Amino acid sequence: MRLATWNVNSLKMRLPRLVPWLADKQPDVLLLQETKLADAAIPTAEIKEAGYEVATHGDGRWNGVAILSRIGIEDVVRGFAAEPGFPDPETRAISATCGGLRVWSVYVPNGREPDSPHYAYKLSWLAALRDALAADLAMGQPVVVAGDFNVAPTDADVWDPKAFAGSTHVTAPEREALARILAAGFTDVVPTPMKGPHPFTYWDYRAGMFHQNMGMRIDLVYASAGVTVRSAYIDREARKGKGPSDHAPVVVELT
DNA sequence: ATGTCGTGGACGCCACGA
Repeated sequence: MRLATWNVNSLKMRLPRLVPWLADKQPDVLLLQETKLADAAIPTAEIKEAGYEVATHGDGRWNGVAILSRIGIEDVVRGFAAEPGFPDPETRAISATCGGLRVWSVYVPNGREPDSPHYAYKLSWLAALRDALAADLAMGQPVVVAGDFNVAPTDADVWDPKAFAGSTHVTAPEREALARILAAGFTDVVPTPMKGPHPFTYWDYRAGMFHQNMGMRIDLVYASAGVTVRSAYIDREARKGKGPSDHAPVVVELT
């Protein structure tokens, strides 16, 4: 199975790039984040024409996640048990079974600043996600959870650790929240960067950050035991050219 | 790094989020 995850920063704006990307890369399952579309506005015709079924969880302006699959989508769950909100739950998680694999597409809250209530929300959301994933694992099925975690797991996952002093995405509590998810029964699938030494998946639009490779690895793929990972890479070509997302897709070959 | 995007509401700009 070929599985990919991609924060597209508006599915509406990215559709002209997504459709040829699907034809080129041929993923069996694609996990999307930041679709920024209500479910009723999802371009299902174009997605179906490309050969995929789609399950979505979106509310329109912000957030929004989706699963595209050409190997079936069963048992779709939008959100998860005891999912924290701000104050109400947002559209940040969707899971389904595709080809016998339980897959989750997640868009973790940004957190904004460490002293922000959004940061506390981020930590509580990650803690609740851990519990929901543990419940899925307890059912004995292989699970892959992937998406925009908005946390760089190590200092090697940001272009300059010094530049992130006092910022979110690199704090110890955020990294501990990731560690607790891993401890529930997952392995961090670190993808191969196709250029340079750093497996960055995100580069800010501003200040020529992409061209200077000043990026971050915040789009993560966590695979449970029972999932054999053969290879994984970052499609940085998708970050180039006119009208890209600020995130690159991560593509993983499984079992 | 703070140099750009995308969104929606009221508009050819602004406020917000990232």
